Amino acid sequence: MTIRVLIADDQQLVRTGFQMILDAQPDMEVVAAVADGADAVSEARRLRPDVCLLDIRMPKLDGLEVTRVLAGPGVENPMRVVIVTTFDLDEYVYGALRSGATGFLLKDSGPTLLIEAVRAAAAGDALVSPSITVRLLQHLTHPRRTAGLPVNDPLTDRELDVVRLVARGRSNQEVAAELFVSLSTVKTHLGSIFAKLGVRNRVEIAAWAWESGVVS
Amino acid sequence: MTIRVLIADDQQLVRTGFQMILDAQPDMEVVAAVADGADAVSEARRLRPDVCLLDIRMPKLDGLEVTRVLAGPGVENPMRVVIVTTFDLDEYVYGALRSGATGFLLKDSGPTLLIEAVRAAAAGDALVSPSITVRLLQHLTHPRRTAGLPVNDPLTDRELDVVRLVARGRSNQEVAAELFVSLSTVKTHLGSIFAKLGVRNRVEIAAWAWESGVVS
DNA sequence: GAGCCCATCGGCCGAACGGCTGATCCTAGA
DNA sequence: TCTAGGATCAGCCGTTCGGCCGATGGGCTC
Repeated sequence: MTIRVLIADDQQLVRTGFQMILDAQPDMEVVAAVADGADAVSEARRLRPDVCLLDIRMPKLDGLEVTRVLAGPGVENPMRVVIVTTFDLDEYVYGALRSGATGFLLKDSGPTLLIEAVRAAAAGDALVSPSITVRLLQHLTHPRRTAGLPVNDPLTDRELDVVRLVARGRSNQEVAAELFVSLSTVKTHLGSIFAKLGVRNRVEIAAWAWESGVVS
Repeated sequence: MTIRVLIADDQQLVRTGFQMILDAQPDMEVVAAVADGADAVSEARRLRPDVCLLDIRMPKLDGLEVTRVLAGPGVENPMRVVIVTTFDLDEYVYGALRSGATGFLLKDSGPTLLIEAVRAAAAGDALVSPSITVRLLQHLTHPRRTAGLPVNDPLTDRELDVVRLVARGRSNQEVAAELFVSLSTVKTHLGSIFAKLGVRNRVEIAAWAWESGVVS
């Protein structure tokens, strides 16, 4: 059973490099190699590869956005996604994992790691670059605030006030008037809420509020 | 039992005019007269008048926004609000009623009508300018699309696709990628959804989706 | 064939949103 | 007393949102 792989990277050389490495494996076949996020989505839809190898930096849609579309929460039949990037910034890592990625590789990893990551993803396992794994483990043993990761930190009463109003569709200006504070304050609270819930926008706050019963 | 009234209008002359008319009534008392929406909210909170007389055009927060804060859906102990305006544009009327107003008056109405509108509002009834009432009745007998009024018009399948994704917090760009269409198309669908559901922003779409069970 | 609805797309533009930095005030606790 | 966290606020800035205009093509109905 060959593993069918889609490659998405805006750099031609990287694409062909990956393709050659993977095609050299007897159990792998690259079924598509595209240069931007939009193509990645459409080709992945069309071909339904076993594993998608996505670069983070891409035109139109970046790798994380593509991941959310293909494997994010709420997607049916989510696909296996491995994120490959030059940078190991924490935000990328946590963002990728939250978006639904099953693997995270640095481009300075050896070809062996790339192959193993694809194989792991195809099997439903996850392979993350060792240098990154270290930090993930640190995070587990010494949990601390990290960009993009939902923090198990309860919302304050005031933040809940903001959540309730936002979930009802109020604008920041209206929330400010309703809570009797300035626009700046509302935005500050919103920033804290984003960080604590690990969400990206006010609609996700609303969804969380409805799901958790904060509003009904 | 005197009816305590708050007046909010950015024009000094209008404020004092209204105040004199109402104060001349034995059963009425103007407890505040403010010049902008923010003051209207804070004074209404502080004094809890029986009726708020709000102009639509006001600095900081307009009359409809103030209405939503004081009497909108989801507000506890909603206050009685009468909207007063120079213009009888349909959008204003429907917007005011949707925002929670219990009355709608034109500034060219006679003082008698103003007094009766306040009295009606205090009693929980609604008085709308006769010239506007005509159109409201027309709308009941010959329902047709009108700006700002929720239309009992089912969403199309495609629009529901957009709703489901938006309710999960996806951006327009992500919805476009996920549905395999352009950003423009998503925005067009969103416009239709806004009109059909009678909502103002994507968070209200999300709230509707959760309430109606379109997502869960 | 004419009319209508739906889905699709593009461009323009102002308003709203969200990120970021940095600041003050107050209270509770070490 | 010093510290930490919460609530408040201000400004800057780039992105997204939403409104508004118009346009095309397909399918259905009268």
